[in-house]
Amino acid sequence: MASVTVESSLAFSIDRILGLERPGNCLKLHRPWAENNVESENREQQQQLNSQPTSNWYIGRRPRTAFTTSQVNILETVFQVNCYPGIQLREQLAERLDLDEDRIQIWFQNRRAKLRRSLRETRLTNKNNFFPGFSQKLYCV
Amino acid sequence: MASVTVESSLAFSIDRILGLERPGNCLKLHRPWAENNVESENREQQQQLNSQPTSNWYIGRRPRTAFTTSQVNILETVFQVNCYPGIQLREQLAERLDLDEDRIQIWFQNRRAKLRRSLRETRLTNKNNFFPGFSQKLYCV
DNA sequence: TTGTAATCTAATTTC
DNA sequence: GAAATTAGATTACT
Repeated sequence: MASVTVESSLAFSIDRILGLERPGNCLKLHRPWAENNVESENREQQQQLNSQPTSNWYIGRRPRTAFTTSQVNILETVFQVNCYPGIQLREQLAERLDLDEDRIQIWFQNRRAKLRRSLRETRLTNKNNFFPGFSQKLYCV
Repeated sequence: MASVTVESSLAFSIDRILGLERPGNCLKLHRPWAENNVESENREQQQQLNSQPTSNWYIGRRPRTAFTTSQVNILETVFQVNCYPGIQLREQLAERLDLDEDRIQIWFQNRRAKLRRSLRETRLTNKNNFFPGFSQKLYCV
């Protein structure tokens, strides 16, 4: 889990939100798409509405995980055989690689996206061909 | 992490995949969308292509998490204030509620989807009105 | 800059 | 009804 245990001056700490500390000051609600429903003629606000949460929202991101070469090697090997690993295989991988299971899940999601992207590009530039990397066989003998 | 440590006869155990055990038998590759790129005139196969992984894929799902009432209460309270919690708040919640951080993340994703859905429906049936549940105010005083 | 981890939405499956 | 998964698009960091 790599529990972070943050004691920082979080604007939205649970304690403040649950009222264990009296806020006393305003907490800005994070509902950009909900704001779409009040009549805000304000053009600046409108810009935030239909878009993804702006860069401010991403400050609270999980720190980027730096996979080691050997971890990626294992992941790639597994991916070659099964790019939709179920919970059991993901948990096995997590234990084996000393990673969280959800990091494994995200890795496979991104890896599939990458493969699909490359397949689309290959298809675009090479309409009538097989794509070389995957033409051999779909099923192991 | 609730590490599952499965020793079962997994078709796709890491050991088999990495070749620590000699497979000897076939491992079917899981690449439905990749199959789209080989000429498979087979109609049955075609059906699998553009769709989500078929029911077989869902066997390996993570078991459904049963949130307790008090866990949901806390989550709902936080959601009222911040429906896009960052990593720090999610980790705080995870520790406080004895849940994994990724379960918190998923809960918020589904909760936002539910809210958007209800907003859309309200908008459909009640075109010119504010939706009652959220018309009060967008920002805490 | 590029590649990719992380996040988001929307639709879907499953229980 | 909702937790889990997916595709796809995007953001942001190394």
